[in-house]
Amino acid sequence: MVELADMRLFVSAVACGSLSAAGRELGFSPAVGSKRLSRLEADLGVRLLQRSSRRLALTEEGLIYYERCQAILAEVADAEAAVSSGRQEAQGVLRVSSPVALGRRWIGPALAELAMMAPSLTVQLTLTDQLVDLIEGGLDCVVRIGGAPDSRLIARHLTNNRRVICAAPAYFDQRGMPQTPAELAAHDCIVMSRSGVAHADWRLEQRDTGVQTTVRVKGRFATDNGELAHDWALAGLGLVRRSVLDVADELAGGQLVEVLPQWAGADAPVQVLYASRRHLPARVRLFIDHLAEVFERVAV
Amino acid sequence: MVELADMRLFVSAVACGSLSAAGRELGFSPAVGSKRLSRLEADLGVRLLQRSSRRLALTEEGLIYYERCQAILAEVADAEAAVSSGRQEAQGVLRVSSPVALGRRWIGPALAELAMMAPSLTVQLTLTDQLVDLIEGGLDCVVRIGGAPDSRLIARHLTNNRRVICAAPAYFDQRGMPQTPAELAAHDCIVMSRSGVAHADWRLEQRDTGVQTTVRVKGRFATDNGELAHDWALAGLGLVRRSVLDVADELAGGQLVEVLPQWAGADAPVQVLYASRRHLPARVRLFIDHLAEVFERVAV
DNA sequence: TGTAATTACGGGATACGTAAAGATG
DNA sequence: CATCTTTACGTATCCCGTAATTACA
Repeated sequence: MVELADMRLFVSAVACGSLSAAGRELGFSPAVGSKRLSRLEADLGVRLLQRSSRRLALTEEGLIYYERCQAILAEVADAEAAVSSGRQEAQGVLRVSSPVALGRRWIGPALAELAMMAPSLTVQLTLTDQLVDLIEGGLDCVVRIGGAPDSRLIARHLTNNRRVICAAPAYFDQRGMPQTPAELAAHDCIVMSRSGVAHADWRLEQRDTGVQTTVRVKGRFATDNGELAHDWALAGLGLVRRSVLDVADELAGGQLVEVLPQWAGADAPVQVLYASRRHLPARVRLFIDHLAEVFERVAV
Repeated sequence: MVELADMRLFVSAVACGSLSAAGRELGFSPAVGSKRLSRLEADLGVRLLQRSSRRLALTEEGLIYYERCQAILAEVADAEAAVSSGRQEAQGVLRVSSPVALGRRWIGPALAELAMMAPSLTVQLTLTDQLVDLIEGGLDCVVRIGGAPDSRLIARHLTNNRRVICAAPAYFDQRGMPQTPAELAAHDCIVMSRSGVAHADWRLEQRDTGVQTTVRVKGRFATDNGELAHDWALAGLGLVRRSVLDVADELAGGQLVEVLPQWAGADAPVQVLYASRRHLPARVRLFIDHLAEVFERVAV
């Protein structure tokens, strides 16, 4: 079977006018050149070079094959360059999947920033709260919240993303602000539930002491949609428990106010999953680094 | 360094949708496919295939490289076909050199016949009585008379081409026909000589007994040109010693008559030299075979 | 005489296959 | 449970380099 190494030697020999010189150029001993060429000729079943100890001359077939080989080797180098260039500069299409809310608020903007930094990069963000398969979806990476560890995939931790309990100032004007976890039971809490259950168990851990407690909360509003709960909370309809990333803007702008800041809600850790640490394209590496930087800035 | 074997495996894996299947197709164990692909990715510095134990998916770079590889492999096969097709049918340019007289009378017609048999064959015959270098001249083969053995080249014996002594009937009418070698000394012998020497030594061997004798001959005509000597003999100016191939037509037609047919002149063996027995193009092989057949027919 | 092509030969890197483990549908 | 990928490991092959030979300028 013809191999590129043989072609390289053949082309080099023609260019150098000598098998020995070709060997020197490619880092081989003279014997190797002779044997490589013999093998190539045997593979092709045709003599390529007439050789005396002083001169090389292309046969007619040799000339034809020489020109072909030059083209082939150039294309091999081209193909290599076309593919390897991605190592330096991010380019191509970066395909990412993330949960809907996280994607709209964080991943989308992060991708936009990345695209600004890498002019030849195209991004495609798929928003879904379903579990997606990275390989099947043809994705470069997947952002998940609190997902189970997945062997075969590399998970990079982005942020703890603790949950916070908060409400609109209008709510506190009406109902006051709870000072202890136990008081939550008496408040209007917006319940996130799937099956229409009207109550929820909120777990809290005291930051200083590590004391944990769970409060069963209820209220007049329940939904399975996080963003609707969010809207209700902004309307002053009750206390809501959301991950800090979901309410970072409102907390910063004062539309929502955190209660019990000494108590931390359970984490909803954010990870980005990707396939392999080896041969990571630049676009993926840059994206992950950028994500880490973004969530570092949030510094919850 | 990227090799074709790796490309073949990669392309096959994409086509089969499985490394193991590709291994089966190419005759490898499953482990080999895995290692080949890993090596290719390492060579390129890019991941080509996302793989789980159940599914393969091309990365963006993988898709690009896959298409390139398909093209490259096709071209490699093309180049091989372009060159190896010469093994079956004679084509291209057959370059031959031969001595002038032999070339005009025998090699030229033989080449013409060969060209009739192989429509896509072009022939180029160089006529010279100089020693020519096969490699330097870019020749496929060289026809020689009585040449010294040349290592590194393959020599195929075509005919013994014994020398014969002959003259025109008009000469015999005047001078009679010699019956023994010794009588030659008293005849007009056309002398082939380089430096103007007016005599020559003709060696003869009796066919039955193997007895050898040498006769010093002389005459009124001397030249260093074989064809001129030929012309003189046809004009009835004397006896000439020529190789049988040179006078075959005239002997057959009666323009010249051999003397002392029981005595054989020294051979001027005709050989065809070519570079290597391995990877002989069809045109060269066919030509050599045809030459052998032509001289077989002459059957001197 | 010096350089080049070729061959023989010995040692070592490499690439294969077998086998086993982990993963997946 | 069958199949696939991957790794470990022992082995055989192949391939390279050294050295010697022959050819050629």
